[in-house]
Amino acid sequence: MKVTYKGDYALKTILDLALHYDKELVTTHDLAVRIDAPIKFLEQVLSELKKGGFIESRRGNVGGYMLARKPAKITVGEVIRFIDGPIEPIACLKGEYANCSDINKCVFRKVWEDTTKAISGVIDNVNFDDLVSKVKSQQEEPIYSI
Amino acid sequence: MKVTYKGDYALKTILDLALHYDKELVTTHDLAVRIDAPIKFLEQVLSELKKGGFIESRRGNVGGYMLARKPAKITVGEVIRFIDGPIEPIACLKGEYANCSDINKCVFRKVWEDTTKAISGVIDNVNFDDLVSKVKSQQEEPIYSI
DNA sequence: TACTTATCCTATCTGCTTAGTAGGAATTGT
DNA sequence: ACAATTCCTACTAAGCAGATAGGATAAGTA
Ligand code: FES
Ligand code: FES
Repeated sequence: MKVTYKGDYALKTILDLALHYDKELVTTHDLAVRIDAPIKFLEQVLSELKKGGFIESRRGNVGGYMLARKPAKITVGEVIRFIDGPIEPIACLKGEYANCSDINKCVFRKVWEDTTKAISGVIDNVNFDDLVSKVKSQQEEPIYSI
Repeated sequence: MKVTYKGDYALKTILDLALHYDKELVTTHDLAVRIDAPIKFLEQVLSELKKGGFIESRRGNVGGYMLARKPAKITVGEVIRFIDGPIEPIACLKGEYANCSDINKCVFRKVWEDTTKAISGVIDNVNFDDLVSKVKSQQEEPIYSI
């Protein structure tokens, strides 16, 4: 599993849209500023997220993006898999491995299967409602630094 | 985390040497045949494993390789980290990430930290004595196929 | 000493992926 | 008409994965 910049931008995008859920549309420009991403690169990420059914858009003068589903219905795992591909740590488990001739004989296979489950156990159990709550509770926190 | 062919060859190398532990030296040629790796590529892997203190070698006519430690004292995690680098799923946690300006504010950070721990929980708890036992028990199994 | 069989060392290469850039077409409100 | 926006396609620079190539060095043996 590798989370690329693209994946990171996608997650931050969904989170930003989740924070604006049921309020206003978010433009690529504003998003790019807030999540600190190159706008032209972000455009491509947004295009993919739309194809993936995560977000919806409105074109034209007062256009922008919004979530296609409730934040609670989108998990980190879903987004990462869609943008960065399978979470399996080795090509073998994705069925693209020449060396895995006899699946039943390789004693490492179970290790990678367990690893995959362990990763899934984390990222498939965090949704964007959880994250929105976390952001909001962070904002309420008092500031102790001077 | 990504396990490359190099990492896979390294693991299979250690396992093969573990199976020959305290018996005979293993040559690159024999190893390459058994684990199905290009010999010249495997040479480089062996060189790295030696530098990493996993294996020892003897040069010359009757040379070859052997484990530098007991199989039980080598874990899958150790080998993978040495050959394929840090297991963290995102550059951010490796300290090579421009976008992680305020570490305390990014709500995704905990997700990646938890993911790292989950992976570690698997690969750092499998050693090569476990794997040797598994190979041997597999060999003892009756064959049900015709 | 010559020969063989090994490890050891360094350079090079090809294809793929990542992260980004570039330029403009299409859409919509004012 | 104009401005602001999404949408679409192509291109590029850098790095990495997975080798390949060619030999130098070491050690046992006839
Ligand atoms: S080669 Fe496929 S699991 Fe090991
Ligand atoms: S940007 Fe560093 S953890 Fe999110």
